[in-house]
Amino acid sequence: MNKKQNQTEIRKDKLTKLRESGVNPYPHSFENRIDALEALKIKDGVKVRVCGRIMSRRIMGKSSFAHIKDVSGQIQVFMAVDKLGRENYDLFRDTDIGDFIGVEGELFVTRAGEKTVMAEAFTILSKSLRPLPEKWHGLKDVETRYRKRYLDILVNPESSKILKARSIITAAIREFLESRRFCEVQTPVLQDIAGGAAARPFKTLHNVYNTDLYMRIAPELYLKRLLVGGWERVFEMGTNFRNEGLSSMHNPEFTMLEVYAAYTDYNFMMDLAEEMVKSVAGKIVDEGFSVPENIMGEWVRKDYWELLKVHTGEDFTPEITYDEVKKKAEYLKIPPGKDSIEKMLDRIFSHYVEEKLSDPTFVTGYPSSASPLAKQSPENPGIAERFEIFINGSELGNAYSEQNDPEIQKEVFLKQASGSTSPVDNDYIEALEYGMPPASGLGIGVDRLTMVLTGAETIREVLLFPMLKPNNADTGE
RNA sequence: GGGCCCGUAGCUCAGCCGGUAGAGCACCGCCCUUUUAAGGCGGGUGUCGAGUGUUCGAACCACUCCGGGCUCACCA
Repeated sequence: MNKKQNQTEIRKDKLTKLRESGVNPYPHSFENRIDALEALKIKDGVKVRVCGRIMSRRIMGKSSFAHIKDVSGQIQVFMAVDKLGRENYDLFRDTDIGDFIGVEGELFVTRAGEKTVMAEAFTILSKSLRPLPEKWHGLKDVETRYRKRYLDILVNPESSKILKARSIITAAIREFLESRRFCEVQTPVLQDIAGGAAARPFKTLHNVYNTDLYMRIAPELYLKRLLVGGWERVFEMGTNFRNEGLSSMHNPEFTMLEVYAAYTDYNFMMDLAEEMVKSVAGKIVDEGFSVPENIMGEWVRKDYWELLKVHTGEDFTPEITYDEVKKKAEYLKIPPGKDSIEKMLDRIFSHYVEEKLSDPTFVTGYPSSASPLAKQSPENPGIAERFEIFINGSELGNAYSEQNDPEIQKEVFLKQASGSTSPVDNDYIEALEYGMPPASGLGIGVDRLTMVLTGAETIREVLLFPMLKPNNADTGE
């Protein structure tokens, strides 16, 4: 074995040697195994079959210890030449950290007090060709953790824990909504008009139809078509795509939950959202996670204009004029540019108010002009029947009494279209003309909900494979 | 897109007022039958992110590029 070999080359040589000696380094299965956690609960002297990935090895001449890891945890195995025989023991000595093995033998407790499997037989289940990150410091390099998430979840328990919490959260959301008779659906991701939100879409091409298509920016307009069709309670949890910048709060593809309920208004959705998040948080706690305590407390309701007033010290009312807002924006050091009145208000709100909303808060009283798909308040047409949910200073959800008046909706769409390149979804207007029952709808950012419940500081920590720039120059070869 | 910071061995990191690189773990060889960050003896295995320039000489200085982080801007 020459000195210049790197670790992968050495492992590949071992693989070749295994094959030459008739050992299959990649067998098809390992039956009748129990997991490590289960094995640790069984009493001494009982024979068990366990399997997993070798995480550490301590070779001591004619006997050796190793820890193997499976989904449940780790268990120690003991390999001794007089139990295994010379040939098998040598085979074990040639294994590497990272290899998957299966072990059969009786349980015993070592001198140091650790329950251990005394191997009578062992099998290589999958040969590993690359060295794993270090056991003690783990894998810290952020870029590698995201690009090679499999290594991150293998060696960093905290990462694995947060991402597993996400699975519990999505399961809990489904359970909650199904228990209230909501029906889960899938609507198109590829759309010819990307509607339901204001964001730049990803564009793609369908070959056979030879037509441009867009990745959805929201499922909203399709879900409301289902209400037209008579389905009263629907929800969809799936990926939306927005062709915009990345930040600790934004990933170009993200998971959105949208819920619609016929014959209800946004007050219903306020209660539903609070109950749902608390229920999901409860599930997480049941699984051994801790969640911020303010989640379980009373969720407060606050008025948009009142919040602006309190946090800027300036007087804001729904009747405020464009010129007045512009003046205040300049005074508050928010450059107004060419923004519309609602855009300026939104920027002031984002800058001065959002970060202050740390306890769960329903913000109501949004201007109608900023809420094109929401119904107006009967008392004040300038105000939409809409709320947003803020927790820990970030926007978690958005809901409203859905606009179902086809003529008003069309007018709003036409007005929007005149100021941008976004086309009017006439097919949706037509659907509304057939009649959509009064309804409320709710959108919750599942990634952000996971962040809130797990305490993750960036959205990348709750995404298995967050978007990074393709790195073709260095693929690790 | 702007500003600041970062990229050195498989992993975690030192080295950076210029003299072709070092530690721990991992790995390789030898010893070792209850270890557990096993231990003992011996061994650095490297395109110092890439390229160009300055220089007798560059991991180190300059410029460009690639990738990442934070932040501002943008963002329903």
